[in-house]
Amino acid sequence: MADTLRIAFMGSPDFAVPVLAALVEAGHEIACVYSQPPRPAGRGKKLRPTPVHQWAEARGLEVRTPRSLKKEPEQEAFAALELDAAVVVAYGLILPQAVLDAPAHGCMNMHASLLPRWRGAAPIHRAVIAGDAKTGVQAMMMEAGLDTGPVLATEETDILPTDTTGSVHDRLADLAAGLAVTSLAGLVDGTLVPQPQPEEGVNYAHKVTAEDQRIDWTKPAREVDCQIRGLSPFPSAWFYYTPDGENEPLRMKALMSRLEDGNANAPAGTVLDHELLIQCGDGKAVRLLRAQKPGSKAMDAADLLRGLPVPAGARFE
RNA sequence: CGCGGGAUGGAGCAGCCCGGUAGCUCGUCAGGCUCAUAACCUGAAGGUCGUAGGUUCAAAUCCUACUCCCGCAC
Repeated sequence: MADTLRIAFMGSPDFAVPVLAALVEAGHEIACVYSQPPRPAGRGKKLRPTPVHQWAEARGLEVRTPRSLKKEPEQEAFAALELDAAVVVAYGLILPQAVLDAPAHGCMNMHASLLPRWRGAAPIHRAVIAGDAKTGVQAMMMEAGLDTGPVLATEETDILPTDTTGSVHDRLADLAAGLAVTSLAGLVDGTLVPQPQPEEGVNYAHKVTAEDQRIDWTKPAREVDCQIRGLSPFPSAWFYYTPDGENEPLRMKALMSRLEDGNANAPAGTVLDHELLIQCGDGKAVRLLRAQKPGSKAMDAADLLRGLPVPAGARFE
């Protein structure tokens, strides 16, 4: 096995936890864990530590949650750790040059896309929403630019029509965990040499916003299908449905869908049958397989329809 | 104290406003019909109506507290 290294881990969301766990499992000395500060979240506006924070704390690791690393005291505290390397996974803070330079072997980042495609904040969402046929996870060396550093190693995975951001996320998190351990070892012993990213194909995975979530049924079915799966299970695509005899529209979340043939004569948004087949803008249709109504949990179409009939001819907005 | 919705047999819901010991769609089991079926017919099992109190002759239904779940916001 590789030598034990003294490292810092920097990460925040669920995606980063398996990587941290794998590094611990590999026997490395985790000198310190950096994570985003606890933020008001959930229903009660309570402060909630990040998943990485909780995981690390539960295992007695030192956790630091600075708001920023731009100030000297934070940078000095980081340098004082005298690290062999730092592993960064979806941390969410910009690392200043002083931080990047501090560990002996630099800062290695695990990124959930095939760079230079989908640099930035939401690579998995964007890959699924865009309908990419494949994506992956990469170990790369961090530099000042946003996800611009040279790549050490890559693991790819196909994005299937049955995939959601959630399923791809879980798969990539798994791959990232293994890849982080081997890449770190390769980096330190020199068997892996960082290769510059291709200059072609650069684009950016902008954060998902509220405007990305509302479904526009006049768009091509393929786009709607990818939007639904790309935003599932979080933050979810949605639309309005007003059942017969009701005044208030229901804000329905769409969590899983499948592309199917439609009826070119029906207006976009029309429900074509009794099983949630919805006409889209290009003559094709999307069948909702899983959805959620207000106040309820997400349900498979059959369960949902038992309590909320959606007759053929209904309109979704 | 951020705003709001919900908790009813295995699943999804109705009933609650106008208290009187529970109903629908589906699933399960048994039988029947059929060339056959996820179709149809008959029957059966299965619920202390989230928890704890209170009001009442009587509470799923009214009142109070609590727990958990969901949406918005973040």
